[in-house]
Formats: sequence, C-alpha cells, structure tokens
Amino acid sequence: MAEGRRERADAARNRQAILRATEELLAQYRPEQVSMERVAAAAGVGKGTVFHRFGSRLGLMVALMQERAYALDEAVTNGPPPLGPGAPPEERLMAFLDAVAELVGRNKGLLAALGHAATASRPEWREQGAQAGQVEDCAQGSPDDHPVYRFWHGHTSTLIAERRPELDAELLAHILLGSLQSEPVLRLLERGESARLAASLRVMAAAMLAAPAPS
Amino acid sequence: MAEGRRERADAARNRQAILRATEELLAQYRPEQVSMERVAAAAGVGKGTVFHRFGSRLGLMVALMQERAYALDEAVTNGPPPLGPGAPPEERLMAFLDAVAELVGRNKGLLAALGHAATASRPEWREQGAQAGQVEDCAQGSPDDHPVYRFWHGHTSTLIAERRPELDAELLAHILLGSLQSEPVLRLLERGESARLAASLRVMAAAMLAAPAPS
DNA sequence: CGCCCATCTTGACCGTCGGTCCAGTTTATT
DNA sequence: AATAAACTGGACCGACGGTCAAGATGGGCG
Repeated sequence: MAEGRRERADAARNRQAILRATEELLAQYRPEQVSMERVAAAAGVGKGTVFHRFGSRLGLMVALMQERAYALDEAVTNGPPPLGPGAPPEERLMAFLDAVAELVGRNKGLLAALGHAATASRPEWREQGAQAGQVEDCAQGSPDDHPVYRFWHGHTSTLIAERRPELDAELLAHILLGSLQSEPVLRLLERGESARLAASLRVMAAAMLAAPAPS
Repeated sequence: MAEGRRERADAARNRQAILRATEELLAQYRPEQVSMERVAAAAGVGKGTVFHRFGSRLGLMVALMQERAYALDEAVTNGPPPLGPGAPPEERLMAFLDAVAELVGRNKGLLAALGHAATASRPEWREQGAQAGQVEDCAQGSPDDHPVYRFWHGHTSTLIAERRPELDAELLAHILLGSLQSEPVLRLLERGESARLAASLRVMAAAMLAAPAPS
C-alpha cells in the first residue's frame, strides 16, 4: 500500500470508496453478479479507475480479503495465547481454526468471490496458452495463492508439523483449509452455521494430532 | 440418458463426439481455455448442437464426470469388498478414499472445469437475482451438487456415521471431499502426486474414526 | 500565489464468453 | 413416399473483464 511514492489524496479516497462498495455489494448479491462495472458504479467512479487501482478483479478481491484478515494475522503473530505464540501447538491450532471459521463465516461472499476471480482468465494469455498446452503454470507463483491463504496455510502447517513431524503437514493443512472454499461448506456458512463448521474442524484437527499411529 | 424417447442415431453419434472432444481438450488445455465454441469446433458440430445436447457448460461437464465416475459408483454399490458392501466401515472408507483420489488424479482438468462451470452465471438469473438480493438459492437443489458429488458425499457420510454416530458425519464428509476441489490440491494432482493425497486423506479419516474422545 | 507535470480519471472500445433462436436438414415411422 | 418429430448450425445477443488515450486534478516548488 505504501511502496515507493505516496498515494494522492483523491486516489486514496477512491480506493476506500471502491473497497467499501465492493463489500456492500458482496454482502447483498452473489459474487458472480458483482461485476467490476457494478462496483465502479456503486463507488461512484469510472470503471477504469477500479482497474487502475487494483489491476484486476482478483486484485480487488485479494485487497479486500487482506484488509479483512489483517486483525487475525496480527493476533496470531503478536497477540496473546492461545491464538498468539506461547500456547501448546494443539491449543493454538484449535483457537486458530475457530477464528478462521468465524472470519470466513462473516465473509462468505468474499471467499466465494475470491474463488470465482481466481478462475477467471486473462485475455492476453489465451494465445500462448493455446500453444503451450498442458497445465504448467505460467509464473512460478500460483494464481489464487493470495497472501492471506499463504499465511493461513503456513501457520496451520507449522503447528501440525510441530506436534506431528512425521505427517505430511503441508498437505494436511491444505486439506483442512481447502474445505473453506468448497461450495457445500460455503452454503453452510450462508445459513449461519459457522459454529458448526468450527466444531467439525476441531474434531478433525484434534483427531489428527492425537494418537501417533492408531493402526 | 435413456428417459422417455430414444435418442436418434445421429444425435447419439454427436453426443459421443462432443464428449470425446471435451475430454481431449480438457487433457490439453486449462479449463477456462476450453470454451463451448472450441468444444463444438473440435467435435465437428455447431455450437447450438452442444447446447441442445447438454443444456449448458455445467451440463456438459457433469455428463462427462458421470461417465468417468460410473465404474467407481458401480464398484462401491455392487462390487466386492473392501470397496463394495461387506467390509467394516473404516476399511471401506479407506478403500473409497484411495479410489476417489486416484479417479480425481486422472481427471484433474475435469474437476477444475466443474468448479469453473458451477461458478458461471446464467444470464436469465441476473435480473431476479439483482432484485431478491442475498444469497438464497434459486431452486432448492444447489448448482454444483451434481449427482457424482452427491453420491460420493452420501457414501462417505454414511460410512462415518456408521462408525461414529455422535459426529457430524454430513459436514465431515464435506470437509474431506471438499478438499478435492481446492486449488492447491488440484495443483498437487497436476504434478502427479495423487498417491500422496490418498495417503493424507487416509490419515485424516483414520484419525477421525479412531478414538471416541481424545480429550 | 500560480505554474506545471506526474498522477489520476474516464468511458468508449475490444475480443470473448455462455447462451438463444429458428430456418433448414435429417431421421424414423407408417 | 410422405410426414411429423428430432436434430443441426451459425448468426446473434447481452454482459463480462480488461485496455487505452485523452482530458482533469492535485500538490510541491519557485
């Protein structure tokens, strides 16, 4: 947000207007109904401005998500236990899963929009993609691996590895967190049952961290 | 496929051509590069024919998915243990997760395309959706709750409930299976590591079915 | 205060998409 | 062979994400 030169005052005002308009629309309509034009109109700016500020639909959604997730990131990094450092891994994991479930529950629309945006194609890529074929990634960074998910995954994965180093913590963390993006779970969240989700997440995580080898 | 009247011979031929073209394209290009026009062209038919046969992009993908998943469904319902009926729940679950991971590994492109298609909006809905606001589902059936997923979820959920009736089997099954649709996992599959996925899925499931109350 | 240029804004424009439509063709039945 | 139903294809539609060049604006500096 503050790299290189400062942002002009009107630009900053518009950035806020766009962000606020986006979250309002996302709270009211399904993500695929929230087009960039609509966002622009709701924010009272031109479409070009939105793209100038955020680069793309994905950029907009990621920016909004980062804003929403900032408090949790802070609490995990510098806050008091059990969320912050100090508590034993399993307690931190439980607290974190609870917090994530709650955060996601308050931002279902945004989550869905992120998934939707990550899917979208860039017109310029069509040609070369058609040539190269196969699924190899263009850049080494993956499209929807936005910073928020990266942080969540890193944290979860670290906690798992701390307690059960013999497991595939990386992948298990993906499985645990990946469920947050799945349609059926999102639908559950829309019915307000984020507590139910948190409970089941805890069950899975607790069982996973429990006995070293049940067989 | 065979409800009401029979399908005309040329229609059946075209249906096959479209299905085959779709899977070929899906194996070669990223799902968002596989447009309906391209499918039609590759199949040697008009675009209208594709829509007449399958209704929509989602319809096409679901049809293809059903075809691919048929063998597994059969094995689970009527096959020999441990996949089919007869073995204890945990063994059936493990076998099923292995089979699903392998199936998904062989069809990553299709899975991704399904997710992509489920997201797409129907033009007719735009208006009413904009009025009604909020996220309430249009029909009671959910968009991407295609029969294949429904079956997988039902099976998984039943097996969990059989062994651990006190748990929220429904939701746990969604979490387990939902991971198959998540971007990071799909990327793993693209690198051919479906065995690694299966292993971690087993770990999670086994831990979950193990001790009644670890606390 | 007023100048000036980097920064910002704008909306017409582009190519593509999923989906519709119907005039014309093909198939199966009698 | 005739006919009704099923099927076909591609022009067409509205909307989308994204681009761009020309004009407006803000703010640091003389």
